[in-house]
Amino acid sequence: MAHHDLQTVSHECGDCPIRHRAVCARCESDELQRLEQIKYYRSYQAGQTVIWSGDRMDFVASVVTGIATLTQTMEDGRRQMVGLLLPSDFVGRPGRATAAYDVTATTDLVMCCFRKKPFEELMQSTPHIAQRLLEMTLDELDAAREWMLLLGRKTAREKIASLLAIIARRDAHLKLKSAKGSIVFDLPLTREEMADYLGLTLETVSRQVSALKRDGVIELEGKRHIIVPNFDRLVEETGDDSDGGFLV
Amino acid sequence: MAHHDLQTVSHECGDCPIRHRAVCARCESDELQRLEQIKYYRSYQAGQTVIWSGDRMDFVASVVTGIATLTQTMEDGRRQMVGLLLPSDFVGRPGRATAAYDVTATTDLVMCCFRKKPFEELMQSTPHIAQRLLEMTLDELDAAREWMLLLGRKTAREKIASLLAIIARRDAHLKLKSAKGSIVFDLPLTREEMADYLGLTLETVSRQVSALKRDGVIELEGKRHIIVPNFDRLVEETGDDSDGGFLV
DNA sequence: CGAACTGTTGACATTATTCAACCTCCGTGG
DNA sequence: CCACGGAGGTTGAATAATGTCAACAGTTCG
Repeated sequence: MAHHDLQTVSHECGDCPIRHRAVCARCESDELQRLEQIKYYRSYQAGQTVIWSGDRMDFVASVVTGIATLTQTMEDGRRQMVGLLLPSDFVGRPGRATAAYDVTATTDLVMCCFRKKPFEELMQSTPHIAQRLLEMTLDELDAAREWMLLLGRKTAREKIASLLAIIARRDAHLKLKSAKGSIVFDLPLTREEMADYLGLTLETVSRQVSALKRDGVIELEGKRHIIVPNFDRLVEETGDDSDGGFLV
Repeated sequence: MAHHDLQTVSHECGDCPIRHRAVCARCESDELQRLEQIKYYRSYQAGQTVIWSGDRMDFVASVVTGIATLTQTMEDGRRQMVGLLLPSDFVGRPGRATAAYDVTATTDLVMCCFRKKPFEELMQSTPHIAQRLLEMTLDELDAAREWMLLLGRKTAREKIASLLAIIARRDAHLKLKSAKGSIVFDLPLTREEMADYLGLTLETVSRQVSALKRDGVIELEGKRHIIVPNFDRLVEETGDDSDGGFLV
């Protein structure tokens, strides 16, 4: 399980783990210096709320380590997760005063924050930041639309398989392994969080995970440690055409 | 029903109907001139496909008049609409060679197109375009996330009410009326298209429209002409908290 | 006139939800 | 040290919601 703290995270942008993927990815060294002047780190424990929807938000940030979620809640309590924030993902919206979603740390979380005002000014003068942000936002839009297909049209079983495949792919990517053959990873989400992401109830999630296990698509060690003996088999269960180019 | 053709659409950017909302909204007159040099119009009849997912796409475009849809299709034919393109909305993605979704004209459609290469170059040198595109993409991302809540957590009845409320709001906005009290508008979508948008079957759509009619939330004149005697009542049926700030 | 398209409705099947019981693990306070 | 409670998870039975299949009605367009 990821267990980073401030000590293990360099404060030098130069060797930041998300240097090449985050909103600062395209910055030249002089631009990076200006960012470095306004940045600061914040860390949160697993389970902590980062921001509540509707709250005033005076910063934007990049996830450095850990995982956070974006969720929307209806008056009667129905919840839908609308984003999973992984290292390098961007939080907040330039030009908006309040948060549109609840942001919650699901693992211990470190974020690289920028006060909104200076960041917005920097965006004006530094096209590389705006360019990268546009690129990232377009990617997120694609991911959101992929998720719309899942929510609108996939069966519970396909939804679970899709989520597992996405996490497996991302995990393989982080470990610099290819998403092929046998894969092993830890689920960063509880059954309830999975349900909130997939538009299901936690009971249905539990049942379908059990079903995939019963059918040999996955193996479980404890509740969170997943073994995928054959990744292609898992992908077949997602309903996507084989190559399925999800959110990396 | 909207029935525009090229004759009725000015070719002067200056009095273009989407001048103040489209990707060119922030451009100064000199920037506009450069855009004007590379732009050209295309029109499509209702029902025509603009682009197929996976096709090479050598242009980006703004919807000038009419309505188009963005849909994704699974191998076995399940379809999910992932976007509704209204006048001023942007089509295509700078930096991507092929279309990610099927784009279809649901009404007669006029688009203002830019060849991708020159547009991308212009984006580099014209921060106002990139800025506006970022803003629009962020708005679309919010709309997509709002839609994820609908797809994942709303009942069929709430889905229908939400769709009607969105169309009613947008329509009131176009006609410069306020979305209050009694509203009248035409549905731009067939029952099947509504189903594809809402993640339902067309039968369920038909049944729930009938139910809303039976309960006096809406009245029908023919199949497409909708009368909403009390907009607040409709909004109550959406499950959203009263102000619900959807996609404009 | 007939075919094709759009829409409605009914009967029935399926899927996922709801409600409830129960299990394991873990930390804490008596 | 262990009993207790809570959090996370599983499973079963009943139920509600939506999908499927099918018949049919109204329009439009050759």
